[in-house]
Amino acid sequence: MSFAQIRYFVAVAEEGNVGRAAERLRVAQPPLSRQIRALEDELGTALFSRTPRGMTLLPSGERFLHHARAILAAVDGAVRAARAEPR
Amino acid sequence: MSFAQIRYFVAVAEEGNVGRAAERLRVAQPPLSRQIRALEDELGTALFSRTPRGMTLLPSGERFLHHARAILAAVDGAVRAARAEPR
DNA sequence: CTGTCCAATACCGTTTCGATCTGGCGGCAC
DNA sequence: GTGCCGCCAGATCGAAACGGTATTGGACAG
Repeated sequence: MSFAQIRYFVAVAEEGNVGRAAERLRVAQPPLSRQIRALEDELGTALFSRTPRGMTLLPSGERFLHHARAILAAVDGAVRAARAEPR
Repeated sequence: MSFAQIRYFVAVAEEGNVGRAAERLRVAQPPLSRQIRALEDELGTALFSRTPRGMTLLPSGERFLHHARAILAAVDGAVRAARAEPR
């Protein structure tokens, strides 16, 4: 699992659509599809339900999304903490 | 920044020594050194002070360590959440 | 049946990563 | 001060991961 996968996952979850998420992330659609699938494989659980109109979160995806946002925020906090001037 | 870098950083911080951390992580020492340096470069701040007896945390490293552990815990929580049976 | 809008697969070039080997630097014994 | 040992850092190489383009396959609208 990588940070990129988490960022990708959040984008797809928010857009409900791989193509739009790819555009937003400035990456092509196939890599994004692959990373999402790799993430699901690693977790051993599907996170999205694929429909002909896009992708919608499954319950497991909903739960994961909440934590995913927390991780991204934690990373941001860590970077800030390291760079912050010690007072 | 990658999860591996964070895990590497925590191990080095805890061991105070790249060689021992490498052994614990089952990785060779040079890759570990490089990842730590890459992390510092990306953050734009040194995290360790290099001494002939090992590496000791700088204040920025101490602050980062705290957050790094939180990130690892958050990731663990995310994995569990995704895999957990919905009740 | 045809066009459209999705995600998924195939294939390729590039980048990144880790392992091995080697160098350099500071302490310590004597 | 010379030799030795522990430790980090650099160079080089082969392997794995990543992203991009081109293409396929499935569902729905008209």
